[in-house]
Amino acid sequence: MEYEEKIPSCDCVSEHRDIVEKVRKEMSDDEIIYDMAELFKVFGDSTRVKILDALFVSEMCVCDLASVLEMKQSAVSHQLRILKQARLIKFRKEGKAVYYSMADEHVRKIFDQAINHLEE
Amino acid sequence: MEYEEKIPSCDCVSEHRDIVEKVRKEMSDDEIIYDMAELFKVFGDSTRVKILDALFVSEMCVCDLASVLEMKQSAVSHQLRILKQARLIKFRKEGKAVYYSMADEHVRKIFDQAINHLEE
DNA sequence: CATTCATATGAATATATATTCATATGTTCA
DNA sequence: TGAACATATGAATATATATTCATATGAATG
Repeated sequence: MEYEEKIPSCDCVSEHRDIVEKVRKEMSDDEIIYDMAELFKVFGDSTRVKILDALFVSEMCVCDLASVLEMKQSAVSHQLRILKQARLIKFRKEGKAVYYSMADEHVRKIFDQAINHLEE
Repeated sequence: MEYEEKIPSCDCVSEHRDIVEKVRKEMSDDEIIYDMAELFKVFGDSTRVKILDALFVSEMCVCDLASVLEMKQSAVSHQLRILKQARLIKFRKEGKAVYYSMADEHVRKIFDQAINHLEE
């Protein structure tokens, strides 16, 4: 015999069962939501936004990026690793130097939409 | 008499002065970069992404959202406040209940671009 | 092949923040 | 007006993460 399932986390009485069911069905999969949040987390740091913004202008080596951002080389390198893992930037090696640049046009588009929202 | 300014944070010798200067000039203002990072920080949490994703389907009261997300009412409420402050959601009051919904179409567009990147 | 230079990385620290609990606020209705 | 309900919020805790320091890796060069 089945009990009417009581969702433990909502103590409200006037829950709208139909709406809740509909939304549960139509929502994106948890994995997509998780991946999106992870991607936005990468954008959610001003150092990384600044790096991307700088790379829009020109490819650069780590040293130059550190100079532009006025930050320690190691701090920049740590952040570059995160951007690289998110496939937002790419790199090429030339002797001792490593030159980083934007991976594709998606970031530009995402940034533009963000600016649209901020300017509104 | 001016000294050649030594940027303290970059200890590299082979800095490319011209590139660094160019990038410094063409980069976005710090304030814009900061604001963008703050906005993305709001998107950078799976609970908040899930709330927005749910509100794409339908407006809902806090109670229903808590039910959909299987989270405590207070946790949802705290996150709603952050989304509200970022002007990503709006609300209307109806008796005791508060119904939340999407503020505009920007979020949809930003999410779509993010998905584009993830699917690539 | 030893040195120098550019970058990467591990550990430690400091800071930010998501959730929970307890409770406050505000609304409805008897 | 008092009881019940829906939401908001402050404080505390736990967790995540950005930066720094120290050092490792790896390439060029004399």
